[in-house]
Amino acid sequence: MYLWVFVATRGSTIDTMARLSYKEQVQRVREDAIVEAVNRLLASKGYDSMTVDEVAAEAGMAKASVYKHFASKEELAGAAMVRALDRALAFVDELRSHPDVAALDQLKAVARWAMQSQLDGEMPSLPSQNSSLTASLQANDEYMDRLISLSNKLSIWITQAQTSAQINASLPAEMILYILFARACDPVVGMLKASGQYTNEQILEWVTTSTFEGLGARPQ
Amino acid sequence: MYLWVFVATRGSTIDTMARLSYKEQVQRVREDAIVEAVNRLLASKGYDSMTVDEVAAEAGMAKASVYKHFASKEELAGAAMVRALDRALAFVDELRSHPDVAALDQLKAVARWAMQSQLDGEMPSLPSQNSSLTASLQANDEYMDRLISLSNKLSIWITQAQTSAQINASLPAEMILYILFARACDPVVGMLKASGQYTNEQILEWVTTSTFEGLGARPQ
DNA sequence: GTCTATAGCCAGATAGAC
DNA sequence: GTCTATCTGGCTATAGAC
Repeated sequence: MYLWVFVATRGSTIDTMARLSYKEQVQRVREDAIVEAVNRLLASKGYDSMTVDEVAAEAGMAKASVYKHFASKEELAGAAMVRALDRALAFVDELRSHPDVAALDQLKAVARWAMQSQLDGEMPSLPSQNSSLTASLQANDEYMDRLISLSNKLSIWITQAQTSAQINASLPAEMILYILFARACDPVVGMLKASGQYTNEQILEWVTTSTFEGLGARPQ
Repeated sequence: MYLWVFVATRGSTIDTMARLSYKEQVQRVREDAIVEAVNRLLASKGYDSMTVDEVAAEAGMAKASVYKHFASKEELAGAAMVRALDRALAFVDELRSHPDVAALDQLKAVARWAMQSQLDGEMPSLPSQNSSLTASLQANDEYMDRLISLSNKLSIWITQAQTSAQINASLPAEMILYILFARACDPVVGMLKASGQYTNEQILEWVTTSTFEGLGARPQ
């Protein structure tokens, strides 16, 4: 938007550019609408139940238009995951700008943020058992680069927390990472929310506690 | 099989019974084959990716024969879950015959058993987001009775463990129950197994530890 | 690029002979 | 009850007009 206004203040040769930029802007807005529709649908009903017809309806366009932007349903899922990973990376980078915070607390903040996203219906989750989809994602460089980048950044904190005895060092660091990813789409959050008895804040607090402190009572 | 041999030793009136019983036995064997095929397929590829054609092939019969025993794909899933719940109830009842064991240790044993089942490819899991399937299960009395029975039995231990300060009493008992069910199909188990670096025993130990003791290092 | 209309396919479910 | 063969509906993906 800002870019479009800037370019549009120029002359006639530039009119072509402005028109192009305008079209590009429209394209981008429509792609955003698609990806956000996919994100919501993945969060609410899951990949298999989501249809491209629903995506088109939710994004306010015809199905064929969706396919002009994305070649397949799997690419739609990939685009939504890329955007979700970007949100996660932005949050992590914000945390990294506060290097004084203990590594364990950074990890807790990430877990909390992920579960908050899930409560807000903004955390897409994909079936880990769909092999075709998994293969498509693993061939998606935009997706893999972000996934590896996020994993690396989290692994730094995990290693720090383990060497400083904030996190159980007898657990493999790889497993800590898996658990953090798994808790981001933990069905327990949804079940507690569905029960309707608890506030979001209670749910966040309890799930974070059970993840980092466990179910067992801690010795005083 | 044993019953068939017993009945078959009788006379001619009984021959009819024997023939009926034989047929009934055959029916039961075939239904068993179906349900176990569904169980394996649910554990390996999930409900949405599982096709009734695969079920029939795995059970060694034609698809139409599967539909003579079960009216729909959803009923197939229900039958597999009923059988899984029966296995869980049998294990829990065995544990209950040792009332001297602390409630917390009983719960740990159940969690460990569930994850062992998952490692063995015997723990079916269903998509919690498929509303049609959820509705079908909630209308399935055989399923609901067992689910409630299992929940009740686990809840007794949960309450005991909380009142005796073995489990964090500030967490809702309902949530402890949800976490136990969720860990039974925790994707972390499958990810660790897929990495190929760890033994089943290590995986069981680590996941149990992280569930009950948490990720954080415990004060010595 | 956007739309309407449709092709193509696959999977759940059934018909009908045996 | 079991089978082969088929129906049916819905979903991914595309053709073709504008």
